[in-house]
Amino acid sequence: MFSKSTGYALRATLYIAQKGTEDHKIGIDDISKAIGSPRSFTAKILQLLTKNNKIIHSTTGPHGGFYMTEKAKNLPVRAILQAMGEDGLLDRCILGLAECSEKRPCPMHSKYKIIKTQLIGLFETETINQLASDIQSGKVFMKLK
Amino acid sequence: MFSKSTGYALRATLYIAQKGTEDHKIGIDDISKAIGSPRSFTAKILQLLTKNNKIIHSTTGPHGGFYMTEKAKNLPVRAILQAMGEDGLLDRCILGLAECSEKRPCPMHSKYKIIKTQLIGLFETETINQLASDIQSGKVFMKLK
DNA sequence: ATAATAAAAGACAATTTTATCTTTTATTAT
DNA sequence: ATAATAAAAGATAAAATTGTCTTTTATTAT
Repeated sequence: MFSKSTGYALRATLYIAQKGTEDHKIGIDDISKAIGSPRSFTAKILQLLTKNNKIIHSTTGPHGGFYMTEKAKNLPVRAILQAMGEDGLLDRCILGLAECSEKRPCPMHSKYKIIKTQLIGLFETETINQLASDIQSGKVFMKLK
Repeated sequence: MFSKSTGYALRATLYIAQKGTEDHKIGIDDISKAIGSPRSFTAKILQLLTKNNKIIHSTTGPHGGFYMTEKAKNLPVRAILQAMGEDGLLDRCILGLAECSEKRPCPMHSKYKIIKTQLIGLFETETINQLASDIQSGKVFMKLK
């Protein structure tokens, strides 16, 4: 569905939301090991998330690393997609047509719309916080065995 | 959602299903112009669809071109995804986790599953024929204005 | 002030996807 | 048989995505 980059962004953000606080920041080594992603590449992605939409914060130097504010943790998961520039993917024509709309629908449009609406709703409703605490509760998982 | 290649495959197949019969085959120039895709690249994709899963047929020489058998037209749209090797995409973890399953679900798993099931159902239920005749009826569109 | 730490930034490389162009092969009509 | 037609096949290239490595900058603790 999404690119590898966005997958890393989603997982890294959820990990930071779980483990990182302003006085216990979390390093890129820890993050990339935990989510099984290439270290430097993940660093670049986190730079995007810190710069563009301020979803995560970071500081350099000793005891530096990444963390999230409580406010940011309450953002919908969709905010991560937006920061990664893949939010539009959710609303795109499934046949890949540029001109697909209510007025000029493709043959899949009306039936896919019902699904698409739920998909957007899901990413809009679920917050980063919610998913992170679901992981904490131990009922769902995000780490490699 | 899908790659550009798969988008071309879907659109080309629907176009062939509409316009192509065994005694009126349809050429790659016509197809690529109609669906707005790069000619030679589309040709490669159609070669896949003819070879791998026999979704479309082709002949060389004068009055040659692409067409579909009635049997093939009754295949679900999903068959095109399978031929393109992107069928698995429908069932993949939305966070990009390799190990995401009922036993070990990611935090999005249970809610996404409901949507995923509908998505697979849609591609499984809709036939190539159905979509092609919907286009013919003039209520839905696939060509560039 | 200085050394140590950790992210930011930059340069570069590998891989995958997408696209173009040319040559070959198969088929048809003359 | 020959010429014309159209897909198949092959070679190559451009672009985008993913990945690695090095240097720089900011911060902290000594």
